[in-house]
Amino acid sequence: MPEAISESANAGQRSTRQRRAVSAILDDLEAFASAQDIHDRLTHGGEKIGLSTVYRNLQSLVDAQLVDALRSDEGEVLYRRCSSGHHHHLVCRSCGRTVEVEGPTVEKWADTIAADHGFTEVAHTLEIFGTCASCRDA
Amino acid sequence: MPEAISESANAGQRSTRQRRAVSAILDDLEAFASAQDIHDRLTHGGEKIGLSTVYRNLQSLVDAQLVDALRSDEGEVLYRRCSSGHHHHLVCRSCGRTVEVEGPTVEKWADTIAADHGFTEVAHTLEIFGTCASCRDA
DNA sequence: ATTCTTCTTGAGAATGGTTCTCATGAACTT
DNA sequence: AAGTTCATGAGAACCATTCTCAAGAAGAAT
Repeated sequence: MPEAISESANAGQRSTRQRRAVSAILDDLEAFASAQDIHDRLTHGGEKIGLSTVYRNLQSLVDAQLVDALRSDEGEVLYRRCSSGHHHHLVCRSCGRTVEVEGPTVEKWADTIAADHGFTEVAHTLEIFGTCASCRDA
Repeated sequence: MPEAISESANAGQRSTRQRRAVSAILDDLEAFASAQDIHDRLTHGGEKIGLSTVYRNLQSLVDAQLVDALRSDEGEVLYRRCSSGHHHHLVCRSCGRTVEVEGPTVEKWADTIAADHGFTEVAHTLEIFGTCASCRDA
């Protein structure tokens, strides 16, 4: 009998060495990193893993909302494990170090503005970029 | 004698047919459009212009702050002529129609948050996406 | 007008991040 | 242990964007 369809985010997913490796390295990173960064770190750490696999696993973690993704100014997608719930990021332009921030006022403001103009299904993106204290001093 | 260096944003720029065409079509667009969209519209409108030229002219308009650029979810850069000054956008996901909005409270909030965490040279991106009234009814 | 200089153009190649293909390998089931 | 199905990876394909460089056009000087 086929396995019942699970409600969990891992439905139908297998636990592979590569998937564990991607997940593990995300735990070690406190900064946003690109897929290629992550692939480099893994291979330099002795892990055998293809670039496609890194992309696929990152994407599935994003789909499961276990990882946040954002786009750098240059258009690269950056990944980082984040706390659940809606939040924004304060990201260091130089080292990628990230602070999660919340802005209930901003959320309300965005929703109100959108409603005022007759927009529905509203979403917003908000990221703050700057240079963190240690990068400035360096 | 060489022309004195001008203070204007057009310093050293020549007025070409192609540059005028790109600028003109931006006046007609009230929605954000990609470089390729704009190129298509121009060529279908009978204008002879290369894609590289469209990219170059859009970029120079952005540098001169005469045009706003933002990145779509898919990573494409979208362009639109905007009012000067700092503002954000409420963009219809479906038709691209855009409303410029201001949020002084948000600006302050972002700067304060960043300063609290020791970040300098702070910038932020904020865009609101939704479905506009006419697209919802359609 | 003609010449001269310098900026601009455009066709195609190159780039670079990301996704796709598909044959092979590995997980889980029975 | 065998079978089924999902996952992997090497490389090709994709696609927006940028680069190259020879030919063309704008504006200045004459």
